[in-house]
Amino acid sequence: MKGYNHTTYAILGLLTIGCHSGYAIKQMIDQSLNHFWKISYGQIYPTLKQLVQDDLATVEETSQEGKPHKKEYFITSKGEAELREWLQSPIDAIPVEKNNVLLKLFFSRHQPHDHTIAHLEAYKQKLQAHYHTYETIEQMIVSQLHEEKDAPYWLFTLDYGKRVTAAAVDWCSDTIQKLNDWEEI
Amino acid sequence: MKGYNHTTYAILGLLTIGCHSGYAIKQMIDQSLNHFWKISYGQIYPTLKQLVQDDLATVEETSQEGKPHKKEYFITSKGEAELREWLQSPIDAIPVEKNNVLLKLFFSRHQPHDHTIAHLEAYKQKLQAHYHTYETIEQMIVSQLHEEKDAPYWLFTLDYGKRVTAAAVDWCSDTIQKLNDWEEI
DNA sequence: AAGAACATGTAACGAGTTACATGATTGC
DNA sequence: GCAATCATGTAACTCGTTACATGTTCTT
Repeated sequence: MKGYNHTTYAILGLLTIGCHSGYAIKQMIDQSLNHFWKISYGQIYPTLKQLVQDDLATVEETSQEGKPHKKEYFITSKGEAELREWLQSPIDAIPVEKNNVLLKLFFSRHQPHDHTIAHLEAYKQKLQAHYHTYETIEQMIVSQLHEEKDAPYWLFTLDYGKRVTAAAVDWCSDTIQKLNDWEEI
Repeated sequence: MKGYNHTTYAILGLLTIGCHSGYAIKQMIDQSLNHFWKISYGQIYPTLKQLVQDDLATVEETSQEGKPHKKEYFITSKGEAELREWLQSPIDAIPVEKNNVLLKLFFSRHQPHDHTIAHLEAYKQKLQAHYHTYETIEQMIVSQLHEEKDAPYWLFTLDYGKRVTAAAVDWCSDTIQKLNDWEEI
């Protein structure tokens, strides 16, 4: 009912898929949500605190006899209701993806062609590395986590990452080619 | 030499392509850089002030005899050098594009299929609208601005927008189909 | 006369990152 | 013993948006 930001919902959601500590949440984000979301510890810990305060999660602290300081969080039914409400709420306008490669390209008249081409080559390589990461994660899910109820949804998001990245890679290749042809004239 | 952020360079760059006021910069961004960059007035005006302070731009103020309050900015040679230095500096790591549609999809096990499908349909429509906008701008550039020296670079960035958007649209269609098939089982 | 577009600017707020601080456990 | 990994947390800072304030000019 209150209106949290998307990051808060992301954390709430992660509590439902086996992540029960700030550290586990961070790991999951870095490994699996990496292509469409990221969160730093500076957000995670204060948000978890907030969730407990607002009764959307509970916390169990392990701190007996010199044992390591550890906290386990669990979503409450109020938290689940909040999550479902967010899930069904309409999607926002597509946010602008700030792309500094395109920003530089936009102004690249002020620069020799070979510099521009070098940037595009570098960008292409980074994109290819991303693509490869998606494939690796995909294979891991298919081979090891196919029992997991959430797995089909995870594969959908990976498919998105792969397709969009592949399109960007193709664009790089074609644009590099165009710049090379242009130079020869 | 100082190290400005990308937004500052965007504004500096726009000064070189015929935008000489805060208002003109805002318009250009909303019309042409819209698919990979956006800036609000809350950033533009303070940044222009900073550029003048740092000698990267000059300002000419029109404020005689009840005339409208207007300022014209021009890049200095120091500004041009700074812009070129930024252009040739290596590109950063690809930033994570936060996508709240994918974020919801990731947790959509907690939601009936038809809700998920509805979100994807809505997303697809928004993407198609974007695609159409890119086409319109592209045709405008080809027909009216082909003399413009920067035009080829603008077309490259538009091509990127079109390709990536088309890939996302295809993904939407296919994912909706998969969800429909899944439901029938 | 009215409303849209032109035009500039600031203050408060919210989101998110980075750097720092701390300490336990595990594997080599 | 040492390094990597596990584990939690905060404060300062940067970035960017939103809401507000103000006034002009053009079009109908």
